[in-house]
Amino acid sequence: MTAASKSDKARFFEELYRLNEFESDGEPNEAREFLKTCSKPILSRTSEEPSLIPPRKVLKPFKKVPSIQRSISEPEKIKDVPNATVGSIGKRSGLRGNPQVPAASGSLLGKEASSSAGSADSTNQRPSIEDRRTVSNPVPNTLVLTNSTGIDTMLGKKRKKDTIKLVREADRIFNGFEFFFLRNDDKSPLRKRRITLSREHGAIWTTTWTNKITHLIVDNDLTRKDVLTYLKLNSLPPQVIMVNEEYLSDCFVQRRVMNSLLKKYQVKDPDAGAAKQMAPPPPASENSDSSLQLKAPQSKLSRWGNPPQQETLPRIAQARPASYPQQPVVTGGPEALSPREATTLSDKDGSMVAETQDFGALTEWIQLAKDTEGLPLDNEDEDAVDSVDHSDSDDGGASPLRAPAKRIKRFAIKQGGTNQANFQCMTGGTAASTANPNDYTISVLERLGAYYKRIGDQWRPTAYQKACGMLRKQDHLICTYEEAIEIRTIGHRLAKKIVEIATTGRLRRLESAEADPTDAPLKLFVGIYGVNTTLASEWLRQGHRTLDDLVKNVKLSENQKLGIEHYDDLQQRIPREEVTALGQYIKDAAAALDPDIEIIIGGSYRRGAPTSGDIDIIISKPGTTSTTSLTPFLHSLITHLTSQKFLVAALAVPHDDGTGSKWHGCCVLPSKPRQSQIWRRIDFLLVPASERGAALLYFTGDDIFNRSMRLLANKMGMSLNQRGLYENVMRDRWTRKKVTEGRLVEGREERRIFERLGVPWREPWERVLH
DNA sequence: TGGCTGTACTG
DNA sequence: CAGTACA
DNA sequence: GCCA
Repeated sequence: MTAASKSDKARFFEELYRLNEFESDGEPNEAREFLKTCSKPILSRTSEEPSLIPPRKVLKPFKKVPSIQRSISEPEKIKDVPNATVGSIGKRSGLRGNPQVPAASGSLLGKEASSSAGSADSTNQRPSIEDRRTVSNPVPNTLVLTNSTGIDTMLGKKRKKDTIKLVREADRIFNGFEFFFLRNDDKSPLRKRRITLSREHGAIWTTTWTNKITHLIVDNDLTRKDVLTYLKLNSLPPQVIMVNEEYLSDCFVQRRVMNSLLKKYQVKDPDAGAAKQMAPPPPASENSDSSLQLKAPQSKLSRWGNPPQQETLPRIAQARPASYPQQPVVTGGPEALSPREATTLSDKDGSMVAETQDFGALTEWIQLAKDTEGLPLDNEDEDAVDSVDHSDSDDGGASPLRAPAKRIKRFAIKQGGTNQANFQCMTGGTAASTANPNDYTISVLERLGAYYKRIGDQWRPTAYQKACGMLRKQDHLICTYEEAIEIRTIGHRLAKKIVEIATTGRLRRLESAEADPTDAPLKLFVGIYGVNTTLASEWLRQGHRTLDDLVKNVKLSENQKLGIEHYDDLQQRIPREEVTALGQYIKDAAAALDPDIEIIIGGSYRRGAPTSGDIDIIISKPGTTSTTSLTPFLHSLITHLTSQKFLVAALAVPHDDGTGSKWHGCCVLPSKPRQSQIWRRIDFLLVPASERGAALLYFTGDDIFNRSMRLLANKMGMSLNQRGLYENVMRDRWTRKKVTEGRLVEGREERRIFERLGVPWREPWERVLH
């Protein structure tokens, strides 16, 4: 059955494409798509089709004189400025701290040149393994063990000399893991043996405490308390897994990564009952920051995960052929990674549940019972099909049901009259940092998706993201067309690409795309805050290629200038610890100003991500029902944080009609020496208590999850936005635009919004769909 | 073949 | 208003 | 890009 339907489907598409006379998914198609969707010049640069030039924009650059005399200022000075302008906070509503005023001179050129060189150079886009590994941000109290010869071993290059023989690839169950032992020396023969074995199985042995550490292996005679004391920490970073010696033994014996949360692996706790500690603060998830929990080894990711690359970096992969350019060549472990351990904790009742390892199980566990989205099996059951016809696509969702011809993909279960089973928000995603055998494939697809995005394609990027999200949920390497096409949101063309990537390690389409000489500068330009495809391609068409060109010849908005000045900083990902620190700084400041104010860190941080692109702060206060009532607070908070040199720039401030709700800008950690301060993007969202739930939902994301929820609401005749879930929304019959706000159904409680939509509750970290 | 989320700030 | 951004 |  599946075979038949599959080919049907394939044939269908082939015919369809033939009709469109766009057969291959090679370049021509892309060109067409590009022109069709945005009629922007990029690809036709040479021909200079006047008609393709966006009518309106064309002249703009000249409209206001390409002045630019202001060659921007020196970074160092800039950072001081805010202070000087502290008082002058507002441009519009008085909330804008407009720093970056200083216009020293062109020292920027120096910096700029370097950044353009670095980022623009297409050949230079592979983050190198070694550099990435260094900085990040080691925990302050670097702990160095005193009693060990092992240390010397580690600190010196000795590690290299001190060769160990790795076990065969398939058995390197600890690939990507970084172990910190306690006691961390190899004096004891037994411990030495464990360390050696760990390394032979792929682990990295570390003797200094860094944020790359994935596991903390504790001697059996030590307690949790001893550990914390030893490390001088109040609590263990959430991503670190702490286990006792038994854990290693079992892993070796069973040749697999064990579930670290099993009772027998817990380090004993003199006080309370065992376990805990890593357990997430229970229902606290509601309160933001505390939510994070799951963990998963992603040391690899962080290792070369933050270069000024861009969206693809977070989850670079491994596996696959070494030939591929971007492939990390570490231990050279092509094999699909051995399943990594992943843990998910549930705190609903305060109890802790964990799932180990295999993706299948993890996925399964995460999904609530009704999710059918299970696995590969094709049960053909679901014959009830027809009964549920209703269409609803979801983002990508296919109504599996669709009777006859294809009941191929997934089966769904109708729920309460609407068949929302195909909405991605119904199944949830995998933990952000969980390693997956398809990681390499995903990283390649993400790059191609990113390419389409910067080229102006509106839909392919979304399709690629969804596909990646689905791939990440699979428990094994998808390498055949049949397997791929079975997956929801993956169609003919993506399936072909997946096969190509999985079997050859390359994707010709991507190679040709990135080989385009205009791609590097395009990528460079869209990396600027405030610049997207339209502008970037226009600049490209005008012949600009470097940031320097832009600074000298193009009319830039204030935000864009700032985006260029701090290009490198803003391109960096933010380690979780720093987000925590930045958030704490804000909380302290807020509490001092108004003890009732509630500060919640949202975004990827709330989803448990090991690194974030920016910091999202929700500002709320019990009892409030309108944004307006919080505006004064925001004003004083901004003023205060600016005077503290925490906020260093404002990019977007709330409209002064009182309805404004967001403030966007940049901040740094004042406690750091100025030189090492990195500018970070920060967003504040004002949220009255009555809209807290909807805002939390919105600000937690991810993107795909939000769109899915909103689409579902829409299909159910409702409307969901950051303020609440509304019903009886009247939409224009033709434009489908909302005509009436509708009646508020729920805005206060996040959970109730899920309930109203019939979506099983998803913890923040289960909302990672791309 | 048409739809694919909904909103806020800038200039 | 188009462009950009936020999730 | 995928889907209905």
